[in-house]
Amino acid sequence: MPELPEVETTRRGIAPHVCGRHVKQLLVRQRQLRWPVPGQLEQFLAGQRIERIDRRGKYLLLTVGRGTLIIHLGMSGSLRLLTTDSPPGPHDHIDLLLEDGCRLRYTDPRRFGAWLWTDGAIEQHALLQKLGPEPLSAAFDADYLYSLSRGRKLAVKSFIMNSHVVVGVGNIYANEALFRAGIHPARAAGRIARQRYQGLVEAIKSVLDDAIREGGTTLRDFVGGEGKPGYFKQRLQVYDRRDAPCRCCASTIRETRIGQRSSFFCPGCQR
DNA sequence: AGAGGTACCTGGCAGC
DNA sequence: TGCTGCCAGGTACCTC
Repeated sequence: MPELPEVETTRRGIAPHVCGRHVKQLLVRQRQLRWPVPGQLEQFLAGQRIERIDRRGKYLLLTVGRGTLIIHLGMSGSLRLLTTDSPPGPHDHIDLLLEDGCRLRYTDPRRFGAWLWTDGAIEQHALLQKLGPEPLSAAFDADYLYSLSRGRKLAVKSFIMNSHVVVGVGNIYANEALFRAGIHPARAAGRIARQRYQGLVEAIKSVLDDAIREGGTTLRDFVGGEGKPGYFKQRLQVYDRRDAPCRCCASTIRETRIGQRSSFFCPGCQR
């Protein structure tokens, strides 16, 4: 599912039902996710109080007394809160049972997601320590992107999708942000002027903000933390709109491959 | 160091 | 209808 807005929507959806509660039991039905679910995770979590749930990039961080549970939803994962017991489907790999009878159910058909554990400083974890700034933070600004991009020859779309540059910009929102900024996705990152990066930074922030406000983009199997779908799909200007007319200039939206990913752009609006 | 390709896994769908 | 091949929201890791 998940780009940053979907992960943030999930976090906000489940946080009120999870924070402050104690873990009754962790039920792992399938350990083979992107990495094997640690064999001792059940013991680590049993009886622990969930202090908080944070997000770093697309990672969800559930902090309990003795450490932090790191969850990534991969490409097809979702978390739902169940208030009644229902039989697990074939892709319902993990249930986190709470003392009040609720359960957090993790579903992931493609099993690209992850459930990991750390009892150290969270920012020092190997998966998190090299991540770039949060796109919605003040640290992510035009000066940062512009200076980091100098000399880089790769496509600007690949550049902004690199989590070491900035976290949380996946394929859908990279396409949408570049459209809003009027920048062609294949343009070399190092050959874009500072002022245009100003526009791109604003576009990334606004497209993510808008998507969070709409509850994420509904694509195939995304379901929000409380089981509600997102509505941002209706707002998409270029993604998945090949051969459709641009809503700004009526040019025909084109599709191309950049870094093995589907890329959509308007040849009239984007240079 | 940067750039590009590969791998993980399953489901859905277009095309034959 | 049924089979085959391709594609999909992510990202760590490998090679050149």
